[in-house]
Amino acid sequence: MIKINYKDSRPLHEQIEDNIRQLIVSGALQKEDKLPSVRELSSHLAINPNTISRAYRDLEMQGYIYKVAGRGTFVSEIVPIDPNRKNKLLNTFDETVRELYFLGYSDEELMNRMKDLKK
Amino acid sequence: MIKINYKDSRPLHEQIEDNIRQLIVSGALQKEDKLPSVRELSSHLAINPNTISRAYRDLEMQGYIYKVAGRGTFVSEIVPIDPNRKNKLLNTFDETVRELYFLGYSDEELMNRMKDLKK
DNA sequence: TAAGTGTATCAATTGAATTAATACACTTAG
DNA sequence: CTAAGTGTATTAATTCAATTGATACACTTA
Repeated sequence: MIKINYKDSRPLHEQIEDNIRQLIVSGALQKEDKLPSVRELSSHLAINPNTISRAYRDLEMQGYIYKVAGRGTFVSEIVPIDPNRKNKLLNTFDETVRELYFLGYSDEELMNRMKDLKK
Repeated sequence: MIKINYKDSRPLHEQIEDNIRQLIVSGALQKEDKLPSVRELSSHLAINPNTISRAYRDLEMQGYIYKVAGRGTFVSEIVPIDPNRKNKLLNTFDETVRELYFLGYSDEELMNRMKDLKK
């Protein structure tokens, strides 16, 4: 379910972080679902537990997941409101749309694509 | 016009690359405009010429700029069609929109934001 | 009590990014 | 022709975040 791409130049912890976040926002992971344990996922992906732990820590700071001592890590039941994350997202949205416009994409194309992503 | 952020974890050459690309797609830099020379920009930003050169090389591969031996670097007059760049953009668009939906943004909000970016 | 959870620590390694110095081939202005 | 300005290539060195490995701790649950 979670995959690592060693050709990708981004850090492993960041790939894992983005990977899990997408599983959440796409609905593949539901509220209160349990994430694989740090050791479980680390052995499955053949990477160090600390690297997984960092991804989980960052996702928790963003509000997407929460941890319970001794029990594990779970998908948050509330909508994350981390302002930094929100600003970063909106900035990415603006830059991406600007470039897509420049490349010739039309309003309709992008809007239809947006609608297809809804749900 | 081009700024470096040392708090940003991304490589300098990538920041410069993105920075210039946004100047182009936003219209701040027009077709056939001349970019600052490698040495000029490197001394202005106080970084190594090789780092600038790499950013220029990457932007050229994407089709946004072109170089003329002995004369300098200029904004391309044709629309870039690098498929890798395009795919990366569309993927970023999808992931960003999905997350914005998840955070509670509505169709209208995002569409209005899109329209504001047009032009 | 034993097994499973996330975490902390510290030392070590790895690899990309960046620097530094230099030289080359090209073009343009004088 | 000459000098200055263009991007590039090369090589060695440095820097720093990412990642690993080993280990131990505090917590929860069966």
